Amino acid sequence: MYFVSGYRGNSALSMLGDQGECVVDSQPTIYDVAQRAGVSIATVSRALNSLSSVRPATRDKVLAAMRELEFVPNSVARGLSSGKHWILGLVFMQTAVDNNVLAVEEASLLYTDIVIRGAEARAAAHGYSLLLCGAGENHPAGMTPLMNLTGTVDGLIMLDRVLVEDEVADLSRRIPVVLLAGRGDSSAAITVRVDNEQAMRSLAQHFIDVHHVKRVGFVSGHEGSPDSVAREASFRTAIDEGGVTLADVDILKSDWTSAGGEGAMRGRLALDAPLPEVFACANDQTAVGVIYALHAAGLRVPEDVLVSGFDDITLTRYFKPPLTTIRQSGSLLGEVAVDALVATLDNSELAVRTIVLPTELVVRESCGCAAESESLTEIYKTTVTPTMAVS
Amino acid sequence: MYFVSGYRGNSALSMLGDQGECVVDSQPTIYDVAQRAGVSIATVSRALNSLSSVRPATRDKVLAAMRELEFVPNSVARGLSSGKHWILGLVFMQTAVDNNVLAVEEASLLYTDIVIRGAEARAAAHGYSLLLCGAGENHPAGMTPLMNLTGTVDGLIMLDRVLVEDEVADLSRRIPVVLLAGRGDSSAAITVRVDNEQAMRSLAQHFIDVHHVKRVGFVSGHEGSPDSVAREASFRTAIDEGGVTLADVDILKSDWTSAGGEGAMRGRLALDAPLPEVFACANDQTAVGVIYALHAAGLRVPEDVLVSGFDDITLTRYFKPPLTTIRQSGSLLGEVAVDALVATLDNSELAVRTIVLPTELVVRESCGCAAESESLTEIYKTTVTPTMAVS
DNA sequence: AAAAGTGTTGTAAACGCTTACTTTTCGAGG
DNA sequence: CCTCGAAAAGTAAGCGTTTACAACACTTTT
Repeated sequence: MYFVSGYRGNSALSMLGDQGECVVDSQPTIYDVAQRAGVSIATVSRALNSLSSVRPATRDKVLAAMRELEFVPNSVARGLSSGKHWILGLVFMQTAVDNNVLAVEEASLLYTDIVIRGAEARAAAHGYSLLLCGAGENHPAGMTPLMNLTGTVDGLIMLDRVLVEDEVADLSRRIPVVLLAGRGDSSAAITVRVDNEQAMRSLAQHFIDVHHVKRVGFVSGHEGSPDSVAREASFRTAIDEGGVTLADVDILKSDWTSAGGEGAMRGRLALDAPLPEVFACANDQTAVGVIYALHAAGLRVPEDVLVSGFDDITLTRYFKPPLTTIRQSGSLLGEVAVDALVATLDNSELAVRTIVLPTELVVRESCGCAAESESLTEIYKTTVTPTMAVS
Repeated sequence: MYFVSGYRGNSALSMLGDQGECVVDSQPTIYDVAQRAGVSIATVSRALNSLSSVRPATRDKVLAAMRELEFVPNSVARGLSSGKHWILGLVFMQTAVDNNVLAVEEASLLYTDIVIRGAEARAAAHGYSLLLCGAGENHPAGMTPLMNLTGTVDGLIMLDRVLVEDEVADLSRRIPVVLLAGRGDSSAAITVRVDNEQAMRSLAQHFIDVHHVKRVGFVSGHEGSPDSVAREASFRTAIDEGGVTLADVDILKSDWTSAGGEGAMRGRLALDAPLPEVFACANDQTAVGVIYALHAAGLRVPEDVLVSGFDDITLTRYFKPPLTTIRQSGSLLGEVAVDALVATLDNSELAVRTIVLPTELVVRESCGCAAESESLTEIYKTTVTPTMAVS
């Protein structure tokens, strides 16, 4: 039996006898547990972490005391002491429209959210929590809030074009950073993205080889978004190589949203220049808006114009016509990013700096291919294979 | 000029002269700043928080030192010391299908995510970050991980039926808790939800008064989900009062997803009992699946069967037929929850314990009403008024 | 039976900040 | 020029853990 020296204890709790409920908000600490179990705080800590040797009998005493006191270890104190927080940060773009936060209801929803969900699930599997941090266009993360997170999170995942290269470098000097769908490959951070090149190439080839198109169009995502830029560039390259026309007038600017796609197409239709035979859209939502505008103008898809999307979000499978698109797995993207980050945290060094995930062309009716009258409940069995190309 | 007693400093940094880059990972602390500025750490802290009186000249010295050292305050240490963390926790259900995490791509997506986005935006506005915590059905939050968050976050928002009443009470004894779309009104926590009763009543009345239906059906959300239960009950009540039939065979079980809705309707169609004139669905995704199944069976919407949804998610506005639905603002829900939580944190006491947000019937073609050929880009100007009914 | 392990447990010093309390500084009034 | 009081700055004690190091209690060895 030892006397606990330097006991500070929880005054209110210490005064509490064996009787009755305690409505005090201050929580018991390891000091309280130690006192109750008749051991030192070091032993309590060791029992808690089951690290080094604690005699079974002692451990049981401690565990019992913890249970009786409803002790919950303070994770912040643990974090301060150990430097490990078990929290990962995820920074994403929120393209607020007109300063109206309600605009989030559409803008870039789905894709980003799927990534977030995947990341959260994987983080949880590794024992981490996910801290969300939205970076508006108005205040592009500002650096300061991110820098402050530096002491809270163990690592950071950044979606899209949240920061410029220099800022990423600044940040990654403090904690590991993974760039997700970012602008090219940063020297300072690990990069995870999908294979936009291969995706757009297969799409272009499909249009050319199967549908024999001579003239194509493209509807972009949000200006400056790395994914949008990459998709447009890759599409153009593949189209050029195929000897097909992609005129400037047929490159429409949108913003990842259905409304944007609709607006862009309405604008294009107003031009009365002849339409291309197909519009490849930077994502599925945009394609939905584009088709809506075409329908509104009395044009049929795919009879008059072919349309394709990108992402293969679930809902558009239920559209008329079902959307031809590029399947990518947003959740896999999130999962891989977390895996990479956790690996860095563990090894402090990862073999690869860039991870490129595969995509898959999914042909449905909107490009004029035959209808498969599949039950969509079956679709869940097919998914992108998580095999990844590394470089 | 003072000598800093008890200086512990950052050894590596201290050794660093004025020259060159430093690749040491340990970051400067207020001790380093204090030394550099020739003041005590208390003064540094005061300058940092601009709380009490610091002479302008001194403040400038300190700020300059911070800048030179690229000092970033350690938020965890601040948290431990002050008890304030500037982090809010958000716990949500992730209905994983078949233990396959990829199933998140559809299940309950959108709605939950919109709430999350709204919460994040509002939290950021209040200066807080959002910590995400997914609770699977398999391990329903387990309590332990949530309890551990208790030391990290200042308050907790819980979506749906994440915990049972007792657990909520346990949790709220440690930190403030807000229940979002939860099961009834908890005595232990603040509750925020939408007015499902009013919503389903207005929907029922519309079907009865305008479309003169005699027999109706309902497609539920995930089993046990409070929102689904409330919607079904309210719909039944309103339907009963109107003297219209809601047969058991016309109450279909689904799970919030399009695939679920499709499957449920396929099952119903296989029964060859006569169909009701209308199916009210617990959310929009379900309605999309239901319509898909009806179409596949050669039935037309709304000519043969009327269908309605709930939520008014953006994409379904672009469907054929555009969906009649109940508009609720998920992001507003998230925002209000955060506001309530922050208010509790500030006042330590809030006037109301329950906040009920309004909904709005949005009539489109899927219930047989005339098509409005609106440009959907215009829709963004209309939103649910954030006036709230409190109780 | 003394010396040398081998486990267990205790002591106390971090971790980086806030803040109650104390001391010093500084300008005004006498 | 001195006194006094307010303002500014310093000292040190936490906040609740982890963990290096020390101390102790047994075995086992010689």
